[in-house]
Amino acid sequence: MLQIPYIRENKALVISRLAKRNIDATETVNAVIVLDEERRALQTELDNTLAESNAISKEIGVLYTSGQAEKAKGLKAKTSEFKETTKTLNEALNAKIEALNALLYTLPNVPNATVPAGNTDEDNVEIFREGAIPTLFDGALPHWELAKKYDLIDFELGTKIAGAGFPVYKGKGARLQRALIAYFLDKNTAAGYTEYQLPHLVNEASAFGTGQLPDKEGQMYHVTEDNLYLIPTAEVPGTNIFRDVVLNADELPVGITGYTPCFRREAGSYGAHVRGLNRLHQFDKVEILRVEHPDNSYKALDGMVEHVKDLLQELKLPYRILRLCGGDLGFTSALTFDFEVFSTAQDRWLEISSISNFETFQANRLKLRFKNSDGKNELAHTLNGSSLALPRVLAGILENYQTEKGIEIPEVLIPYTGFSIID
RNA sequence: GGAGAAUUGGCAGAGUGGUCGAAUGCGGCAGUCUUGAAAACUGUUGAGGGUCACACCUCCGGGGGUUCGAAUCCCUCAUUCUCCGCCA
Repeated sequence: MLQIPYIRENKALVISRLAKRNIDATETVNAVIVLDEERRALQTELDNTLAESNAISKEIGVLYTSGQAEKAKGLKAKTSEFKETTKTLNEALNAKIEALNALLYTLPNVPNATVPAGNTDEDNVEIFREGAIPTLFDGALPHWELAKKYDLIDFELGTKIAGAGFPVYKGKGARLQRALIAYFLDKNTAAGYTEYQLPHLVNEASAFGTGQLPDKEGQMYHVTEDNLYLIPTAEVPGTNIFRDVVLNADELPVGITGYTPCFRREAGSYGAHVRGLNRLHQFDKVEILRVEHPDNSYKALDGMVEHVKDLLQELKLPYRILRLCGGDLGFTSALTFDFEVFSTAQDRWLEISSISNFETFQANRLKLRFKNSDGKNELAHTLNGSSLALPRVLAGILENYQTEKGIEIPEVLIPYTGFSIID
């Protein structure tokens, strides 16, 4: 969530930048500023009342200990009016804070200056492309057909056990999944990220901390009995490691990586684009996550992009990088690069990674701070990205590496799979 | 799941209704001493709100209550520990 002093001091900038998301925030921003002024006025009034009442209470205490009970009783009578005033002011203040927060929760992060204007994913700007798109032989298949032909994934079985969108990986299909997870984790740890195994369910405070609540609860599976949420991404438990944490400056930067399954309800998604591995309720993902000094966060973002490029280069998959436009930018992000791998048989690009700088937007909610050079607590920047999301990488491998003899395995994965072809 | 105990500042640990944001120790920071370091000694050292800056206000696991006044009393929730039960 945005910081009020920042909104106050950069009002015009906030409004013009939010316009990149195609929202007119003028009214909300103005209302936030007014509500905040009113909040401070109420706070001051309450504080002054409390100060007066505290002073009298102290006096009463002194009178009692010095044996002047009668005088004390007289003062007691005087304090009753304070109680009423305090109560009223307190309620007014809380109502004001609630109204203020309700508005703040509706404001998304301020896009970075380099975010292009635009409405939909069609306005995203391609900034990099690499890897030749293979020309497939006659009779080449989409990945869901390949998965069936080589008995790698059983979608129907998953439907029987759980429901649509819960695939069952079998044999070499399962092994390939495990290989990818191990390969990604090895690459990430080699790049300096510390490996974590995180809870797959989180509490309300965590879901709030990374911004899934209060708005996007419909996208998460909710275990009502225990009021826990299944994670939609490792970002949630991973970033909440740092909730209410003050880091020393020399502890920055922090880089962590973790593999988790991800659960998404994806309510309302149907049709051809959800075929096969394209969109699932449960999928595997390896995530990288950083906590950075504000001065370094954009450099770190570039570093993460380079790191993911390296993975795709090694896997020899055709991919491109997009700079997301304002309209396609996530609620909490200031700048996002998407990676897409080309699905040859489907003739379309599939998103496999999304790397974002959230600046202080998450840190503000999380109260994630560091001691700056003045010895003051300052909000840190958080970043994260997938490295990588498994299903669409798998789809890309199956489709792009298919030959008439079978599916070849990318060379870097062979040490992990133990086989070099699926036939 | 049942019974009991606990939750205080970076850590340890006092504090059972009044001047307690909180003793003391450790740690951190600054200084004295020293060629330098250590030791010793002296001072300092939580967070948030608010203010030009002060003042002032809030916070002793979370929430609510009693009282003129709560770290201290009551209710409730959470967490941790011990014992019992169950169990990968």
